[in-house]
Amino acid sequence: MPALRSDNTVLSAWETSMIDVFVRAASLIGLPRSIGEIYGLLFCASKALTFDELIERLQISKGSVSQGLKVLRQLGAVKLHYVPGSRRDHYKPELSMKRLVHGFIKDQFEPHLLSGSQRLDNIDALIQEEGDEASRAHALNRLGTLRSWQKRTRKLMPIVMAVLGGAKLFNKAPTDEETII
Amino acid sequence: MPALRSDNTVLSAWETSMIDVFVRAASLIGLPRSIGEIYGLLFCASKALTFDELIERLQISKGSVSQGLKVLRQLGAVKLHYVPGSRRDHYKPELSMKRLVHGFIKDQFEPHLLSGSQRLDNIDALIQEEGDEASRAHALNRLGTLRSWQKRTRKLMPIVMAVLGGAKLFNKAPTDEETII
DNA sequence: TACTTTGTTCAAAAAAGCTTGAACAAAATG
DNA sequence: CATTTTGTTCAAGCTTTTTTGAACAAAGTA
Repeated sequence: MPALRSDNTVLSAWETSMIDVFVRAASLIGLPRSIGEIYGLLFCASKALTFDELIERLQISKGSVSQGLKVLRQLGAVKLHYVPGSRRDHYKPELSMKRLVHGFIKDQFEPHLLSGSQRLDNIDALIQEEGDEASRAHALNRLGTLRSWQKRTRKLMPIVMAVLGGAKLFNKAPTDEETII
Repeated sequence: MPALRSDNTVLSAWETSMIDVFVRAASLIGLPRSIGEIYGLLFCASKALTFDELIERLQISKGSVSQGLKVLRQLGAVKLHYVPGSRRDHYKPELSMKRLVHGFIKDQFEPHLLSGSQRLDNIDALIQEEGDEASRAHALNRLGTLRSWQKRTRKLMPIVMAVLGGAKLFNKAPTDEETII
């Protein structure tokens, strides 16, 4: 029974522009357009939206919405919101930047870093098979560089999270102490 | 006059694996495979390599190497290395993580952040055209969230650079002071 | 100047990634 | 239990991005 109600199928100008911002942001971090659109519309909305509302207002397919929401749930970028009296899933956006970044790092970044460690160990083994002593030394040197990059990246993550969490950092005169936080 | 010399066209096992690491890293930050391969091979090499050597050893086309090197130069990820007595360009990889990250942020990240600011101002204007007072309030609220995200991202960049530069950070008891670094 | 070397450009082909929608599964409803 | 509602899956089609290589430009050589 479709009642009279403002036209859901049309996005207002500011919504379109704001969604555009998220589409660009998504593309920047390697996520498809449709995911940017979905998160963007949820971000604009003043209430939780359903699967159908996303399809209708964004004019994209069921499949895209289903897969998009799946990824966004995995990232912790959207949350299911229970609505009494409705069988449908209702979605709200995660609005905490800290949680958004955390989800992204955990899901898309750390796995690569982790598998990276094993890969470097493999390379270490392969270098041992190198016949020439000088080449081996050079290869080990480069591997060391790679390991130091990995280590610094790992150190960076908690600092980023701390800053996003509102921690206040101070630069002090250098000491012998290791980096803290 | 091709003299006798170890077969340039074959990559050793450790080189292949190390290049693979860079191909994955490139893909992670949205750069094409060929760029990962080129930087990877330069990273493995113990001397500056020429255009031709890259084509020969990676078995990729002239076009890919030319365009790949162009992007890598733009990012500051490779440097031209003058070799007396040779007309060819010789390339060496940038090995400083700080400079690599800096180049990437300046080239790929900041432009988006910048254009982002203007976009948000546009959205602000569009919201003023919204008829309903309550909707307008909500829209402005969300826009505020977006602006706060942008601001925090900007603050983060110098901190990241400082950490990669080897700065030692300390977490102190909170004060009223603003974030420093 | 004619020729060679070195590298760039760009249109077309190939590859990769995204979207679609029909078929399917799961669960509530009557 | 049959039907409806709600959402997922996945092969096929479409779009975008990447790679290729032939044509071109620039600059050195003879």
